[in-house]
Amino acid sequence: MEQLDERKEIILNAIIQNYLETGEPVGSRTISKSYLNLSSATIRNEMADLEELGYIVQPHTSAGRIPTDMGYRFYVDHLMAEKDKEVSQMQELMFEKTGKMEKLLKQVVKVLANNTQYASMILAPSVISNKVKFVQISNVDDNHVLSVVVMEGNLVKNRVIEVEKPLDNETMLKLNMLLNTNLNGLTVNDINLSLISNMKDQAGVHEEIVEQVLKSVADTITDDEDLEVYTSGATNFFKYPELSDSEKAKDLINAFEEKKPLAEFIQDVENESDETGIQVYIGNDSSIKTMKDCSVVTATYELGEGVKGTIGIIGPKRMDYANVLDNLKNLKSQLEKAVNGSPATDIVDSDSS
Amino acid sequence: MEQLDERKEIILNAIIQNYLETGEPVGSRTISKSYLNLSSATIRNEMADLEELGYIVQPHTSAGRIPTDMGYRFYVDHLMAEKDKEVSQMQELMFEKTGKMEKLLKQVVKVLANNTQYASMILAPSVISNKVKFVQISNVDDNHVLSVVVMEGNLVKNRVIEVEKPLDNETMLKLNMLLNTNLNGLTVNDINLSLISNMKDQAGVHEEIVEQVLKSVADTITDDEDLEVYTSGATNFFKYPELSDSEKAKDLINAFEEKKPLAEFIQDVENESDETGIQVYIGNDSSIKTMKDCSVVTATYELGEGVKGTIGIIGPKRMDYANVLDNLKNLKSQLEKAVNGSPATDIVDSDSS
DNA sequence: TGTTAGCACTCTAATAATTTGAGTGCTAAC
DNA sequence: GTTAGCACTCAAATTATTAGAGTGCTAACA
Repeated sequence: MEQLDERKEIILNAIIQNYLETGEPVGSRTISKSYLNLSSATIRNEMADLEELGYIVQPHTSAGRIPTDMGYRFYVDHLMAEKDKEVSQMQELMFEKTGKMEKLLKQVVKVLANNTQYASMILAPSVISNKVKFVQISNVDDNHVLSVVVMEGNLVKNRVIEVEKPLDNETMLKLNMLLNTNLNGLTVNDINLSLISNMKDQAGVHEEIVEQVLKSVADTITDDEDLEVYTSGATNFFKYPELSDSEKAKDLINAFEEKKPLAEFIQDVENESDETGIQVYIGNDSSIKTMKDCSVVTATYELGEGVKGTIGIIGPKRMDYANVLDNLKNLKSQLEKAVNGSPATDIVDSDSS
Repeated sequence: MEQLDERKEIILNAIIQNYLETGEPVGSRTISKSYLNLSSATIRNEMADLEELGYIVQPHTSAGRIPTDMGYRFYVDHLMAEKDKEVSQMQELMFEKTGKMEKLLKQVVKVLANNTQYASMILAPSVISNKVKFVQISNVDDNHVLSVVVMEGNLVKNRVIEVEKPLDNETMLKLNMLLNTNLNGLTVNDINLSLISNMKDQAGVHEEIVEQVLKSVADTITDDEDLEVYTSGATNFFKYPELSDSEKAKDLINAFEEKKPLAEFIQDVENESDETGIQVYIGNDSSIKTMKDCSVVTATYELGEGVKGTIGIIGPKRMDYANVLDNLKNLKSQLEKAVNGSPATDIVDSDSS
């Protein structure tokens, strides 16, 4: 596939660059004028070759050329100039320190959407491989027990359990001890029915209610309903003519609203990623049909060993890849820093005396 | 405004009904044929009158008539036939019993969007007037304290507080006692700095850390970030030609994604509501500019004394008002029942032995 | 052998011209 | 008060026309 001589590469690059900017099919004359001192006829010959090789196509006979998926791929892999590191690092934004992961993720995805002007999404760190750090149940009132679970990375999950009567103090203490000793360090996968019945036996309290509560705690941990995909800038699809006709925009925004399919697709991504953790899907590379006219770029972030999430954008194939990659790298590292790296600081602001 | 004789009312009703169904301006002939045995010429005369009175207009000289906002208003207030109660109650759906309010609301709003085919939203019960029911702090690890607050209606809020060192057991116990006795039954508005410093004094522990934790707990309670608007069916805007051109759809979906302006508008609604709790805003009735071509219908639900939220839909002015009102009433009551009324049942399902 | 000027040809997109038909308002008769 | 009839209007759909960007190919040139 690497049978392109230098001139063809230059021309291909010129075509793609130009198309990225204008969105119009680019003709031989444009290239001839602005990039090289070759006549348009010569360029035409080269273009014919590039078309035969599959890097570009004509939307119709008497039009200029636009890149194929393969053309984009070659551009991303070989031609694209990465942005200057120094410039990009400059933009160091401090995310508001917050006790809630959710809030942080929402901030990050908003920044991403703003910076890139593409629809952006972020998948919260998966709990599959995440470990239980702390469990606690308490009586809230006569009919409700609250169960709270803190996972590695300080993800908090909670659930209110409806019960017939409150647990007495002694049982409560026992159960809390039990829960912490048994569940600490386990992952979602480690928690199953036998473990629960095991704990029940250990508890030594033979009430129906104990089993119910234990089950609910297990449920609380395994429940991944609230570990979601956060999105921002869905309406950015309208910015790009190739995606903004009603039908396409509708499908895309819908996929963005549904989030389920998105989440699944992105989850797959996490596995495929290479050392940089960055993936570029062009057109049909991504498995979702509605996204055949889109490119998807994702970056996997890691908040601790095995605690991975994904951040990414969806936009037209005609995308400013360099800028997107730059932003993703940047946010990925800042996100990781915000959670892992930063020194402890006050959370409440200290403007009041 | 009530100077319409019966025949005019019938004709106006016919025009609006027809327009709701077809979306096309309706001409005199259509009315003459299907609704009354009057000639089209007679209908034309009446229409001219109705136009002069402001209930209908012609989009252009040689077109049929469409209702004005005033026409719709008259229809909603006086003409519209409410749906049969029996039929509507039939559709009694059980919402999955869940410990999480958030989940319940998401389910409800999804059902609403599905039933009506309009963009739907639900505003979580406001905490302003909601009371603290239970507070608890605990050491999660050496550097983190978890604060959990349960409000009336079992809304759970939590926050992880970063600290220099864990609180010793004794202090922890003391603080928990203190928090519960001091905060129980208070609303967000009741919680202020003097209360906090008061508590700090009572604690008798003169460490920096105590104040920090107390402040954070207060923050946890007052934080309304996660009491949000949930939406569903934003892409339904595309179903209605009058809203589906790029510009409008974009603005509307954007408003739906932003949620902030929505939330504010809806919050205002809560106050205006009459005994039924239902409000219909037609066109410019709603204060948001982007919604001038829309109607907004909202219902206020109440989960306990003073704990109010709002559920509503946004759609074209040409809307099936009867169906929407019916659905809102229905869901409002079911939502209230799901939280308040229903007898305690197992949360964990009992299919396993 | 690679490059280039030139020309006929193609096809889209924009503009203009034409047609169609639904609907009105008005008048005059019932 | 109601209605038939007719001239008139205007949006929307259809068709024709034009303009222009771009191509492929050929033949000449260095």
